Amino acid sequence: MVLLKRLEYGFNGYQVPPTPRAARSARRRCEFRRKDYVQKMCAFDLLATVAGKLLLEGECSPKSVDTFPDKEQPEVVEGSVKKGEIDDNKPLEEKSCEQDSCERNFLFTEIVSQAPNSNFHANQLTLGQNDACSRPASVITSECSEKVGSAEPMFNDDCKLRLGIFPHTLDVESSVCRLEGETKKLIKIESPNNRNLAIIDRVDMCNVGRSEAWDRKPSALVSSDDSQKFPFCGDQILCGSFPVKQDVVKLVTRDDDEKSCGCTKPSTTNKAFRPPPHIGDCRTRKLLPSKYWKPTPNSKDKEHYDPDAERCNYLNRNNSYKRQRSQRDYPFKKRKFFDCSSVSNSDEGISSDGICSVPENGFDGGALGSSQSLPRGPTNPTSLPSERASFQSRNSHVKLKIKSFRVPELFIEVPESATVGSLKRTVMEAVTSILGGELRVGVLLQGKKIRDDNKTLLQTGISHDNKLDSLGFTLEPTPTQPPPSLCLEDCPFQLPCDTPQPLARYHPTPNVGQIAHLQDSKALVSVPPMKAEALAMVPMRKSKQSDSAQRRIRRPFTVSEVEALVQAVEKLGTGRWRDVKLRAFDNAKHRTYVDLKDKWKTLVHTARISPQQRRGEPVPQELLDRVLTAHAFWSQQQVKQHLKPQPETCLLL
DNA sequence: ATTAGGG
DNA sequence: CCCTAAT
Repeated sequence: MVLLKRLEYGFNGYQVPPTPRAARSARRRCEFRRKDYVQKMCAFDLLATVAGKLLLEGECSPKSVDTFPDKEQPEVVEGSVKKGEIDDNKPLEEKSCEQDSCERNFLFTEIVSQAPNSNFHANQLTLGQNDACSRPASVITSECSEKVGSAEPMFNDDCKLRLGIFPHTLDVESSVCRLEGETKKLIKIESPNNRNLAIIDRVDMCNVGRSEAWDRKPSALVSSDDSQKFPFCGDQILCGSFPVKQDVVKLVTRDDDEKSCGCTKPSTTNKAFRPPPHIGDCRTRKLLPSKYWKPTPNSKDKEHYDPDAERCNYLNRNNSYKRQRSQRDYPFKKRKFFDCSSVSNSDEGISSDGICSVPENGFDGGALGSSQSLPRGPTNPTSLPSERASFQSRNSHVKLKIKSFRVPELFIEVPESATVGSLKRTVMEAVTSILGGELRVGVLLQGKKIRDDNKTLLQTGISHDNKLDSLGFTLEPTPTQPPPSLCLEDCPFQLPCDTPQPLARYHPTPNVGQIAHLQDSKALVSVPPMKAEALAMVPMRKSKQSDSAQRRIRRPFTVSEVEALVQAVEKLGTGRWRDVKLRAFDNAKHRTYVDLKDKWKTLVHTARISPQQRRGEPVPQELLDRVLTAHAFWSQQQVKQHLKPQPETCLLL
């Protein structure tokens, strides 16, 4: 029997933290230039950029066009998210607590993700408090991505959210929030730059049953507060992609980090999208861009973690560790096994499924520039073609929001004898082959592709007084790719862990034409989040040969991680990082032994400097003392070993 | 694959 | 965190 699965795989279930400040340092910028990072934005980046950016700017709420008769509507469990909140076709005002949020100066973001076929449950998490230094954080997760074998566990096992017990500061970057019940707890979310704390005031979340995971699509974002919605539903946009249902993840955050500047700094990019400011409300509403989202598998938390698989991944790959790490942690690094993969006929790509326009309100100067309400860092791309085009008009501005993009229909064909793991990898490869290649943006107006890039929007018919409900964007594979090679059988391969591995293949729908080879699945077991930096690099260059890696997201060590590290080093010494890793961080995929070594280095440094000079989340002095003690001890041991290795040998003899 | 160390 | 040389 052939397993035929359709995959609707959105892009914005991927989370990326705000750009670390360090990344904006001169050194980092220099590095970016040097390494041509611009070239390396891949499809995920672009997807996130397009949707995340536009969403971030938008304040309107695109209605869902994802209601399809061929799929059941998700069943909402009683006591969970209200139906109205899940019904994406309802006006947002009805389904959100926007008014409350407004009164409390909360930012409100609603995240909509694809729902499985049926039986998905929703839990609601209400969080009450704020804190003076909060900022919006990307949040929450759903348990889907891992189900297609795609995601590495982007979470710290210690940070599990459940039943109101929330012992730790939650590192959003590295946490999975498993909502196992209702809770009303304050969640602090450690922002990636480790300086600002985010408070999630409310989270609504849908859990997806395992059986539905295959059909699950990661979250997309929609904004929450706009009364003017012009859902785009052009046929051209939808063809090649399948309807999907949606579940809803809601997040309410407050952004105190921005509040002081929200009404004082000159508004630039985002202003055009912002609603007129409320009197007395200095905070700006803002949407969490999809780049803040990442796959958040839950299958590797303490209850489901499979150490064998992990160990297999970690130890048994034939590739060098460096490459392994690159491919696992650096999602968009060029992967050589895609070299012969994925071509598509040029006109069908990933379609936007939620575009709305906002008529000009006249409250904005319309200048494009840095956006203060964006997360700090080079995360405010302003060169997105569609967006840029939207703002070229001097007097009238066309405001667009692209809610999400869909991946074209994908068919997976796997022998019955295939392992689940290989199936996951196959799906992941298929997805990656589509999203991992370079893409370009296409513009569709009333179903017709606009190919003349030099036309103005006005000339094209995209004007602010149009409803623009016939405007769509597509993400198309660049036509520079080699012709599709269908001979999957010609490239047999061995999967690293599951042996023997049956050959797997997949092919997209004919009108999409995305084919990918299965040459090497090693790097496909995970799709790390996109980097925020990538969002600043919207333009992609033609070069497909960029070989440098995307920098990993910054994931500061939590105190508990430091504790574990210190304890392990105390026991094992400073020269056995692999053992330290296996001992204390075996479950933390994102912590390599190099990371641990580096962290130890910085810990030693931190312990030696004055507390005033330290940055980031404070490490308890007790830990730092232990660091110094252990470091001194093991350094001494090393010296001893180095000075008199012979006597010991003699003794042994 | 690991370790060590500079950046 | 990245990058690399040296194991």
